[in-house]
Amino acid sequence: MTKALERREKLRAALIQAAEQMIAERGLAGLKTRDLAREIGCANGAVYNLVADVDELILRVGSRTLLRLDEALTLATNAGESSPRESLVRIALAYCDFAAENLQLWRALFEHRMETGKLVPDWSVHDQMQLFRHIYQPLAALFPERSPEELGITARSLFSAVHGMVALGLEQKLVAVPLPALRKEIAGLVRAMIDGLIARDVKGAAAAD
Amino acid sequence: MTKALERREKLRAALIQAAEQMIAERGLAGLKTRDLAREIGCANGAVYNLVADVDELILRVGSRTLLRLDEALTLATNAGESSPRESLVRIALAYCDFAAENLQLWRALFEHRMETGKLVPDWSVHDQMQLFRHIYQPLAALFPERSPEELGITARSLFSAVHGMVALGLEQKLVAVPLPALRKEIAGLVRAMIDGLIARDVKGAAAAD
DNA sequence: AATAATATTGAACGATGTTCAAGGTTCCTG
DNA sequence: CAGGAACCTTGAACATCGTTCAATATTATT
Repeated sequence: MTKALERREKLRAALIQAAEQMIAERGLAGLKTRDLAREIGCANGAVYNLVADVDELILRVGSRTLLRLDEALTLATNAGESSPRESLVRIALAYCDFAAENLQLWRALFEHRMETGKLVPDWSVHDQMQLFRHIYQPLAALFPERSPEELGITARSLFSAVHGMVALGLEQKLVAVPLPALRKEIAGLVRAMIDGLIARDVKGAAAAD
Repeated sequence: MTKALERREKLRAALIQAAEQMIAERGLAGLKTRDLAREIGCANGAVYNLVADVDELILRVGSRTLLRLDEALTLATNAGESSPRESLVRIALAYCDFAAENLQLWRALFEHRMETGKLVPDWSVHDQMQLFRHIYQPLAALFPERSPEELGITARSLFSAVHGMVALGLEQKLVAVPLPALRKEIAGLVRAMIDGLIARDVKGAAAAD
């Protein structure tokens, strides 16, 4: 039982790695089972012994991408001055840089859509939540009055806003923005958002509108 | 020459409308030429007389979606109190509402990717720029010191940030957010961004970092 | 060593976008 | 109005996918 499973696991790892490289080079749409099979040296049909379908394969690659992204954000959180505000700026810029350096893999995280009715497996869903936690800690330091639920919501909003800037900024479809300009814009708007949130906090929440 | 062209134009319009409905119902991936042909009553191959390929078809549908979106944003700009800040909030909420009510068509605007090498035709690129102009006017009122180029950049950043919140907020992939909560978050963050931008403006631009 | 369990293969299937020769329509011209 | 040129429509055929499966080869167990 060992020999077979060992080989199977080796091939599985090779398959996922080949898929990762193929997505990085040719985009999500360029991922072809026949090319993958040739790459790892097995028959086309054998792919389905290692993985249920391409959906799973894409999710497995996505899991690795999320892991690397997580590392990059962790690195950004701890490096540099420790003011929460500047930590958040560094995290946002790290997100931007990661997306730029891993453009196709990063895009694959959001482009991929399961066919309706098929639900995303647990191990894949779990990964995605982790991203917010980097933002959560500095936010908690900035807004000690807010409840964990409120902080979670604010964290997701901030993350989403930065994600949007990165997504549209790196898109060829709209006007291409040079990366340094994009980084500057992101840093500026993150600082503005934080300052604005703090000001609104002091002033008394929603009473001002 | 009139009879043939007339029929052609009628069929073309029917094709685009059928494509729009099909995307709205089944998503971008559910768009199939054979189904479209059956829908409008012609042969599968005839579709390629009306349209160069499905890429063009998708772009044509996208053009219509952008037009309707533009109308919705125009409506939001003029309705309600005329303070630029609240105009921007209304525009952001209108964008959110439009995306929620036209989820699949709105997604198609961003999901669709041309195969590499094929470039987007002019008439399609032109449409997309128009969206920023709704944001531009209130922004110009809020920041009279800024140059048109700076305003354009800020407008795109603001738009992108809101887009990100809407995109991730409406995504099933991450935790589903109830629409009213999302609207509240968007309104709050837009106000915070504007307040923060104004504060940074007063304080002396980038000198503070 | 024989037999059971499992893995691998590559041909085949069903979709799908796209093309194309054949045959029909429509339009212009004399 | 007749006849030919230009154009349109058709549906079969092609290439390319993901996926399946009976047959074969390999591995594990007794």
